[in-house]
Amino acid sequence: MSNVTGRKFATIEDVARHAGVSRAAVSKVIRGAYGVSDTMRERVNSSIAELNYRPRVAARAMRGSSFTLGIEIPEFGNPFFIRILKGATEAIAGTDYQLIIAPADAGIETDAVEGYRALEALADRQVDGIVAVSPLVQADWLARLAERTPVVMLGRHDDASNYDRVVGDDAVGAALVMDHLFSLGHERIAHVTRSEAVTFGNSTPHAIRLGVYERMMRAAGHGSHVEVVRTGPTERHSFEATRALLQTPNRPTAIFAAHDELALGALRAVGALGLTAAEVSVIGYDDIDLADHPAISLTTVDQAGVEMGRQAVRLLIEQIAGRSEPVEYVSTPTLKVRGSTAPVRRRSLLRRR
Amino acid sequence: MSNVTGRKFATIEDVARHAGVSRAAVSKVIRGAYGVSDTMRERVNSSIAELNYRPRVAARAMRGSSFTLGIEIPEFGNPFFIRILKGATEAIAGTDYQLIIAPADAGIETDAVEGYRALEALADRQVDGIVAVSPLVQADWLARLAERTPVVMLGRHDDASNYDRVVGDDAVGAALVMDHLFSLGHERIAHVTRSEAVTFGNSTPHAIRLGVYERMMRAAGHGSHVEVVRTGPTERHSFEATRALLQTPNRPTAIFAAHDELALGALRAVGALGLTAAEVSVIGYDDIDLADHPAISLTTVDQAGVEMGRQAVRLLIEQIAGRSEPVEYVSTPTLKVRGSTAPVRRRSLLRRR
DNA sequence: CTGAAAGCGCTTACAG
DNA sequence: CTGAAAGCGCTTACAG
Repeated sequence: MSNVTGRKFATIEDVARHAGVSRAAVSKVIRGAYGVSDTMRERVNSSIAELNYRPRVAARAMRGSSFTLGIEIPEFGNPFFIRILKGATEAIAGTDYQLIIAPADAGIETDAVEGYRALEALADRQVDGIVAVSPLVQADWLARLAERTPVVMLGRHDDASNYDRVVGDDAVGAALVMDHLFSLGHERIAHVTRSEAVTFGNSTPHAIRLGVYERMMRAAGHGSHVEVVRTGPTERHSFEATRALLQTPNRPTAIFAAHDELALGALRAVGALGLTAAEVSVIGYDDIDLADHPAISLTTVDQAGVEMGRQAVRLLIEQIAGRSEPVEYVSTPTLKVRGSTAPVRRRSLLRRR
Repeated sequence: MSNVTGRKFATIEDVARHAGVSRAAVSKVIRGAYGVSDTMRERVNSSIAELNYRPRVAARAMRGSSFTLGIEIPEFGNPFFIRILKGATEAIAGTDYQLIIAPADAGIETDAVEGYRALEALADRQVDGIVAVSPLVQADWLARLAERTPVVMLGRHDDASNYDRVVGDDAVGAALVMDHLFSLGHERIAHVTRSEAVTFGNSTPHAIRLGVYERMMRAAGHGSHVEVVRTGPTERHSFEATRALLQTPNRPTAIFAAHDELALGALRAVGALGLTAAEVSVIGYDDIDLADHPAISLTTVDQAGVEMGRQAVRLLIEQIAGRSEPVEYVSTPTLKVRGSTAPVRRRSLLRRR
């Protein structure tokens, strides 16, 4: 292979000739493999430096590994996924691995098609392992993928026989939300969440949060106030949906948003209608960076996204190193109480004034 | 190559045998190359489907292209880079390309080392082209990289003989900021920006914004009020630095933050000290998603990050398709006036009250 | 339009 | 400890 100016790039062959050894020897030095004398290692290394040699990853991938890990995320729009990327990047720093990111952005109506496409693109590139956030792809499809590539799934609560899982404890987190709201006296609580596709079944994070919401509402005797609002993935979508909700008679006194992006939209709607936390409390999920900004001050559930990303890569590298028994890492969420939630102001009290 | 269960993955050889044609023929069909009869194409395609064949990218990369584009960004923490990623992702959707993202996170003190490392990791993987945000790597080093790989640089105002550039017009943007502040009556304006390394020379975006700030301050006769505050890349860093600044006697009446993340930190400091926009105006740069949230309402400069990311990939694909003359795409910024800036309240007026 | 053969740059047994 | 040889799965001239 030659570049535009006709200069050739050094190959393993060039290094071998320059150092007066075999290609196999150079290969061993590169890989740090066992069985090379110090003299040879030095000679080879100085030839590598002199020729400015860098092994072609594609050629190595043909026989060995690609030194590339794939990570699939649904979209860049949600800050929570960015935190996962951040953690993954941190965990990978200092290793020989590089991250290849495959976004599976399906737009408003999330379906699994883009997830499959992204995962296959990763597999086509023979990545050494895959971290994925694909709540909608079929478990058996994943199992097949995991047969040939180490896989770590994020946020899947299903059973997995051959891939690792990193999950937040969504049941606990949602319960924290509801208990907090109940303790403030709220009864009329709405849940703003994503489309049915995303809450289908009982193993996606949003399905679990929704389930806990409904069950705890009923258990507390507020079953008649259950109100589930479906919306798209962005702050903007949530804003529109929440504004409509808040303009209905008997509007809720509190909104449990399925994630912080949606909570921001709810906050925007509350503000746009001239309301405050005293009238409509908003609580989110994820604890994105901005949640503790004084201008936002969003009560939310911290599920430690950066740490989840870090753990996912750690588990993946463990698998690559040989572990075959699947492992699960559960992140225990904590509640962050801030200014966006307040004690309910009962209508009856208002009337009495 | 066989997977864990011993099942073999189909190779081009298998497809050729199954379809009763040569490997070359299959290759042509895959690539959509000229010179295959319809009958053969159909036969091959049905064999591909039946065998569930997917070409190995690594093998293709050995001779042809890797169908992978690299994008290097300094960090995931800055929402502006996320918007660029978003645009790049959009532009790539529907093509056969996949994006490989190399973060060059150097922590607080940005230096070029991580940029080189990230770019080399991309080159090692023989990506078909590279989009990069590397203000600090040497121009001649980039030129050498661009000799062998199509390159599009984001936010570099230097001359480029063999790579494309996508830039915002930072001189115009910074002038919009200063004019806006002057029109509100501000004279004591501070500039919160990154470390000297990032504003070194006169070709990085931050260097240009800083230069315009200083020149316009002097031209307006406020040279004695020039105050440049250096800080790290995050909102948190900016918060600390700005808080210190606002606690000095003769604090500024307005703060020009070099980007929105820093502006958010400044806003936090303003709020933490119990001040409002009437006392200290804050203006940012980038128009991140959150800037128009009513709780934030940040006056800022929109430099259309998503579009820049989109254009970068478009130019890259043009280069891959054969264009050799370098092209520059300039994004013209616009001012978004919101609630974080207000007319100056002169101390003299205060005294008179 | 179709195919046989060479070759891309590595790694992997295997033999010495 | 060291090296010769085969092979990974494709694409690319080239010949027919």
